Amino acid sequence: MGESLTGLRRSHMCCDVTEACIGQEVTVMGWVQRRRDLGKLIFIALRDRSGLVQIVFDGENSAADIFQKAETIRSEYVLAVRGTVCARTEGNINPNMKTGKIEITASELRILSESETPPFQIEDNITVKDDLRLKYRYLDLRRPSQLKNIVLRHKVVQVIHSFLDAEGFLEIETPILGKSTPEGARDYLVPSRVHPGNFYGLPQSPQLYKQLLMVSGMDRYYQIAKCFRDEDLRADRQPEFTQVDMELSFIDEDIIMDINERMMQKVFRDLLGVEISLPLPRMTYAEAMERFGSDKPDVRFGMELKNISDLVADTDFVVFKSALEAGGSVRAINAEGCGSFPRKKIDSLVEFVKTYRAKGLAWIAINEDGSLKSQIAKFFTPEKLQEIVDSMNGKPGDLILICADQDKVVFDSLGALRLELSKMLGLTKQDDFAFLWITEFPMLEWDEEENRFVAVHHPFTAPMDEDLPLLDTDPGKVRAKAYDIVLNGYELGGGSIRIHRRDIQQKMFSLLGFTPEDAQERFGFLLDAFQYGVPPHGGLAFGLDRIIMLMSGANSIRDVIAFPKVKDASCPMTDAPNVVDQKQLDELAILINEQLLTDTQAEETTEA
RNA sequence: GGCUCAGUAGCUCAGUUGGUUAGAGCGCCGGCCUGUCACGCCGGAGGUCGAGGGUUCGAGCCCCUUCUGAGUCGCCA
Repeated sequence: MGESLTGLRRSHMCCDVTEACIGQEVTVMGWVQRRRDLGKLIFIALRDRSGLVQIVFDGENSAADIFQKAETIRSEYVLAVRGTVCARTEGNINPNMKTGKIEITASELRILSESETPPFQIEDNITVKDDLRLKYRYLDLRRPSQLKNIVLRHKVVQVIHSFLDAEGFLEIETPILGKSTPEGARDYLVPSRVHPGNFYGLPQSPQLYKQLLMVSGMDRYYQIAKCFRDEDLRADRQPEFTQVDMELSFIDEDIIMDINERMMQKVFRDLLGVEISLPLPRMTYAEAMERFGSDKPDVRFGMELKNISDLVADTDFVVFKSALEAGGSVRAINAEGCGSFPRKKIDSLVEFVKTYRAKGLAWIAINEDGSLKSQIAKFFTPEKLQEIVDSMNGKPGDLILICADQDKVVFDSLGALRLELSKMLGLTKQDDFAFLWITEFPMLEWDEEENRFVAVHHPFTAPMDEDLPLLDTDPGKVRAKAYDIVLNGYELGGGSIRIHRRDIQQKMFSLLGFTPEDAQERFGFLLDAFQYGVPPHGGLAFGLDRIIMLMSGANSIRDVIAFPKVKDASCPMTDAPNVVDQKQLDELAILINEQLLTDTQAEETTEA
């Protein structure tokens, strides 16, 4: 079914039919948003990418066959309409529509395609479950709010292309089929038919290639790069995602940060009309942890952490005492205005921090009359309790929340609690954008499981010059020439100056527990390249999806990706990933180990 | 893998202490209607209450198992 387009050509997008077109004949094409049938008068709201325009079929003045055809129109039918643009009379103007002052009186109607009733209504402000939306993603994308995100994404990318071009960058594509060099996240593997038993790894980032491009003398490289990580999903994490990836030669951190913050400034100015003042604030990793318990702090509100270990150093309260004796700390935040929280609500906060492996929370509520209420009151003198309150600037009506444990647990717990409270209290506004740089990250982190140091960033990140001597004496204290750009509590991007000295690179590998042979096996091509003249270089990668998410106010990066995956990394629309033919497996010399499959997975395999 | 929340009509939801034939709004179908724009009015269809088992005279509701989705912790150099 469906009529031909032959002989008809679109003259206008729906929203481009304006008052200037009154009296003209136009041809528009699109989907039926709504049909309002008044009997002898039918209105159609026709939608295309640009928006809506109203079509009128008049039972008295239209040709009978056109009117009869119009009566059969249903939602989401695809129409081509030729007609005359008419001004609406005074009382019939719709001020809520961009094209509300005009309408098109149809003289020709073609039903190009009919439609089943869609599984959900194609309009904004619906609350349809995510999985249904994603199963019918092509319908979901017809909704103006989703389209808006796709358009915004396109425009952001255009601004970035033109900005980086003007800054002297070359856009260079790097392979998707690469070498698997897992150090951190799991690689997605692609089996090779020509080399049975061998696998390509999909890139977690174009890291090694872009460094090689610096050796090649490309000087400034960038790429809007698809990256892949085989780890569990989150609202802000997809298994495949897009990075604005760049690398520069003969630069230092300041140059990279300057270019990138000017790029963000331009993106926000051009597309949101939001002015970001530069230079962006910088904060060291140590300060971010100390004040916010996070290396990606949301600095739009206060409620900062405070170390009260010294204040309670002489306590007998066993929870605090044991934490301090074990080398941990006692820290607190002041939840201003939460002093009247009912006990149940406070208990829920205590439960909340247990997610982050805190054993609990101590709390002191300050009543409106200034008296204190606390579940730990019996362990402290009233004077000491008051001293704690004073040190947190506690005022009547406030609630002091105290966590004692290893630093990591305390930071994680209070950092997350701070965000949770701001959400509960509505302390932040979505259209308030607080950027900052986090600098001086630690170079290495001790991994208890693997019993070795692992790179916090990656093994090619350069140590800070003043910390070089520590590589031999106290590697855990070495800070890196690494920097993250943070927006409203999200890590938008990160980068570093790379190691271009062979001796330091070797030292780094040995600290990470790689033998020279290991290093050669994994990264030999890079080490070889570095023997032929390598410029000092560094770079940065932005999470494009996250930027668009924050700019659009979306709750998840799924909303800014045309065809995203769901939590288990599958696609509800295409049902990827799927079981493949035995023939395909045979060509790749792949045998499925049934024993390693769980029962349910095994069932799926036999069914297929 | 752990924890939390959710699953009732096409969609979004309500459903009291376990008690008659499971409801509403929107959507859908039919009728009427020449100025609607979330059109209106009248009528109608539509349910394996995610699935399985149990307790009970009786289960949408209670118990067990399981599936699905979301968020989160682990994980994410």
